[in-house]
Amino acid sequence: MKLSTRGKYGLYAMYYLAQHSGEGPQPLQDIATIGVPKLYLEQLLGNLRREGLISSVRGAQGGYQLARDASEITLLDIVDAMEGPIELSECTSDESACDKSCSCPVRWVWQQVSDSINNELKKIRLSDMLNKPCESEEPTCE
Amino acid sequence: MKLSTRGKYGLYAMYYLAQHSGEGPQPLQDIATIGVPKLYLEQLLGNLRREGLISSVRGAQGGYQLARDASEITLLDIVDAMEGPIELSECTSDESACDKSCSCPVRWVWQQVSDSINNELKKIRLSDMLNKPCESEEPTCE
DNA sequence: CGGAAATCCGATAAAAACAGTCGGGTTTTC
DNA sequence: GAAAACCCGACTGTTTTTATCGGATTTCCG
Repeated sequence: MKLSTRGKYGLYAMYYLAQHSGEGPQPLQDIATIGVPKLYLEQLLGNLRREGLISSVRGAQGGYQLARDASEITLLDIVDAMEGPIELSECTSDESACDKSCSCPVRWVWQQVSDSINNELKKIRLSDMLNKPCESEEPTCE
Repeated sequence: MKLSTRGKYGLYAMYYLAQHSGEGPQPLQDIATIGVPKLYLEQLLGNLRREGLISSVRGAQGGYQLARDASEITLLDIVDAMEGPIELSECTSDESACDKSCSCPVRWVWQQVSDSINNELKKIRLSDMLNKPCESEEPTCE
C-alpha cells in the first residue's frame, strides 16, 4: 500500500507554499524547485486549486498561494485532493460475495480502517510541519 | 487513496478460510465462490502462502487452510502480504528535494501516518470478523 | 498402476492508472 | 503590446493491475 507521487508532490508543493505564505503569489517556476517536473506540477496545482486549498493569481507577477491559513489545512485535505477520497471498501458491488452473511464483516472492517486513517490524517495540519523543530540528526532523506 | 482488489480479494479469501477452519483444506474451486476469478485467486493464494499466512495441501482432496489460528492473524498481515508494506514516504531518493531543510518534515509526516495506519491494521484480527454479531440492519453491500 | 483432483508456476495479454509532455489559449502587468 | 504567468485538454510512454493460459507436479484412491 502506497500513495502515488501525486500525494508526495502535492504535499511538497503545499509545504513550499506554507513556507512562503505572506510573500504574495509564488510562480510555478519557483515552486518547481522542490524537484517536481514543472509541467506535471502545473496539473497538480490545478487539482489543489479546484479543491479550494490554494488560490491562483493569473497574469504577470501571478502565482499560487494558500487559500487559507496553514493551520486550517490538514493532511487529509491534501491527500483527498490529490488522490481522491479513501475508499478501501465499496465491496465488489455485485451481490454474490456479500449477501450470504448479514451485513458483510469484510465491509465493516474496511470501514473501521478507513475511519482510522481519515482521523489520523485530519490530526496533522500543514502548520505542524512549519513548527516542527529540527531535532533529528540525519540531514538528508534516504 | 484506495487499495487494489488484491487487498479486498485477499481478505475475502482469508475470511472464507477462517469460517471453514477445522474443516480440512478448502479447494480453490470452493473459495472462488466468494466472487473472485478462480485463476486470479490462485495467484493471490500463492502470495498468502509464501507469506506464511496459509498452508496448502497438494493433490486430490487438497486445498488451502489457515496456517495459524484466526486470532493470530491481523489485518496488517493480510494487507502486507497482498500489497506489500506500507510505503508512503521513501522520499524522491534524489536529494534535490530534501537536503535544503534539516531532516525534511515531509518525510516526518509520512512516517507518522504510516505508523498510525500500521497500528490500526494490527489491532484488527481475523477472528474479530468471525465474532462480530449481526447487529446491523442492511443485508447487502452497497 | 493409472486416472482424477488438485496445487504450482512462469509466460503472456489486455486494460487501467500513472507520470509527464505539448500546444495553444487566456489573463494581467508594466 | 509584449512578456509573464496561469489554464486546459489532448496526447504519449511506462508501469501496475488484473487477469488468463498451458503445462508441470503432487497426491489420493480405487
